[in-house]
Amino acid sequence: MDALGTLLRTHNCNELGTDHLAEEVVLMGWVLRRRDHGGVIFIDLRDRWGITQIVFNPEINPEVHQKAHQLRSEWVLAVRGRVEARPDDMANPKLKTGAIEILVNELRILNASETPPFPLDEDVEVSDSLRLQYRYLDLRRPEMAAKIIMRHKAAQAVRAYLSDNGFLEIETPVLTRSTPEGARDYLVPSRVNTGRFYALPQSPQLFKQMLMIAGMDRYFQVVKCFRDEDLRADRQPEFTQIDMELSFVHEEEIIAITEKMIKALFAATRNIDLTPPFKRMTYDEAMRRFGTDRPDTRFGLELIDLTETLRGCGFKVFNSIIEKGGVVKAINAKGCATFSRKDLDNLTEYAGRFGARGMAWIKIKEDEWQSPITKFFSEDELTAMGKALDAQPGDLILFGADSLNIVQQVLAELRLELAGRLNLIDRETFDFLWITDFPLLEYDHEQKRHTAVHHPFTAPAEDQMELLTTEPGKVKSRAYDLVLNGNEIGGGSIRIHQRAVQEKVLRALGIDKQEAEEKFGFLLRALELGAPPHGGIAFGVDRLMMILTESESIRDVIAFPKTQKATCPLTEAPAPISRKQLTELSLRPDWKEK
RNA sequence: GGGGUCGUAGUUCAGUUUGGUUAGAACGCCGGCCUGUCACGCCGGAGGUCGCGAGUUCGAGUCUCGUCGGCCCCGCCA
Repeated sequence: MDALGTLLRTHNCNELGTDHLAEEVVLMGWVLRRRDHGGVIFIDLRDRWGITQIVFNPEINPEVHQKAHQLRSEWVLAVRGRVEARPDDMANPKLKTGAIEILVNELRILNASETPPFPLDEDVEVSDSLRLQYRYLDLRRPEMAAKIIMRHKAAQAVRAYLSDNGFLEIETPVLTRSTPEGARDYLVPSRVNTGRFYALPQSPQLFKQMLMIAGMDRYFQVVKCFRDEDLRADRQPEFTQIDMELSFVHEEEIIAITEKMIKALFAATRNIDLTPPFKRMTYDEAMRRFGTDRPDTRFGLELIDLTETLRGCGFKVFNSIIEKGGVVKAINAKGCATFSRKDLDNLTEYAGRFGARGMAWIKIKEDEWQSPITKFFSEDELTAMGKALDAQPGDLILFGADSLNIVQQVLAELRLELAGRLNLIDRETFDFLWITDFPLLEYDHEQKRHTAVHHPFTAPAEDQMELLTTEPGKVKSRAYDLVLNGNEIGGGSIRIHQRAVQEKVLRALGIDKQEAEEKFGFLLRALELGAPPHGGIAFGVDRLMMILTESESIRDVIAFPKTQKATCPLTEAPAPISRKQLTELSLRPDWKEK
């Protein structure tokens, strides 16, 4: 092993070319691959920036060549040598530095390495647990490094854009208080205050509102948020938001500013020139046409409502559902009449996952409508259906019949599944869509009360204040979501800035005056001390980066992510703690010690 | 809380359907040869708690039950 000493790196492994011929350079990095011919030895040296081929030639320098025989994967090297053009026809067009190589005359071995537990130089699929256990190796792989680098560029573009537009980056507490509503909190016991707990923030929502009341006017933060809920491919318990709040604004200003921010972010990361304004759709229209509040509008297969067409129809199953207040909707899968019985069974099973109790279908053939259910319908009913669905020979009609919620969910998922199978999605497109006019509240049948669709601080539509006490479920809010390719990547709202309005909304949520005072007293007090009109938005950085890097999982764009069981295989967190630590916190758990 | 799927050499996988001699392949690793490769090539070799634990059986990688872990999904995620 050699010391680094005072040796200085002159270039990285991605910048040398024919402009540097005959220069003496010093490179440092890791051995990616070695090709030892017995005589000449080639090493691909890798760093964060790229790969450069270094050469050991026994005729030029026998001692260094001898030393190079021992080099193995992931050894850490410093080399001094001359930049040489590669011999004719020996250039490697796959490498940016492929026109040159470094003829080494000094080799310092800075560190050896055990054989890595998985290969870093190939596209071999390695299990997630192994990758995460050795995340520092996983991140050396160029494709992973590229994702981390792109994430940095995104954060830098956002900071630059927002700073240039009058926003202040202000930190908010990580140790804060648990609030009702929303997700399960991560809790932190207080040592100094026995029996009391901090909560990690689900978002800095109330703090950014406090900053508006403090006159900061425009705030942003790239901030970690925490929600103790189960994980998914696009969901981690700790995640990062670009969090923003502005004073003296309405929806249009926030939308315009964030569109420009997203434009700057896409230019900086992917060199993609977006052209705002983005499309918009109301919540009601999205639910009606696509069955979801985050529709992927890169393809059709829209939901067609047949409830009125089929009211009183001869098919008992549909008719009784309609009579009980349910709905019948359908998707026309263009050209899918060729689906086999097996395909259809498969789709039915898929639909079952989302609560469908079955799935009726009709194949539109040239001479007949082929289906187990056509016989139940009159000629007029079939004609009316065909017209509503624009059914042409070769089409396949898939029905959802149940309560509105189930039909919407089932058909929305079926629509996505079909688009995937039929390859209808253009992967090159970035399809942005604002969803507006969300309902303020929704009824929770389990809790038997209304809950906030966005959060309890979202302002109701200005002209619907009266409805709040009479028909709270019908009130629209001033919330908006930004959807990208069917993923919710951001959401926000104009907030309530007057105490009376906030009290009214809390009451509609079933929070009485005393509880409101206990949990939100500081907010209510602040609202009566000169709170300006304000609103904001937050973007999910992880999901956005997942789309930008075309990753399958959110874990690929997080340097140190959690497994689906919310553990970290690298550090083995969460871990047991000592009895002493528990005692200091005055915690006396009743679980059994090992 | 629930459903699905996977777990075999360092890695990726075959073998499990139908239980049966010494559990295979590729890559990697180790040794030898090799002066223009770039996924270098050629020759040879080592390498296994078939996730773990019970059970059935004359006999279990293979069947049963339990358990642990990875991943995907439902619920959950204002």
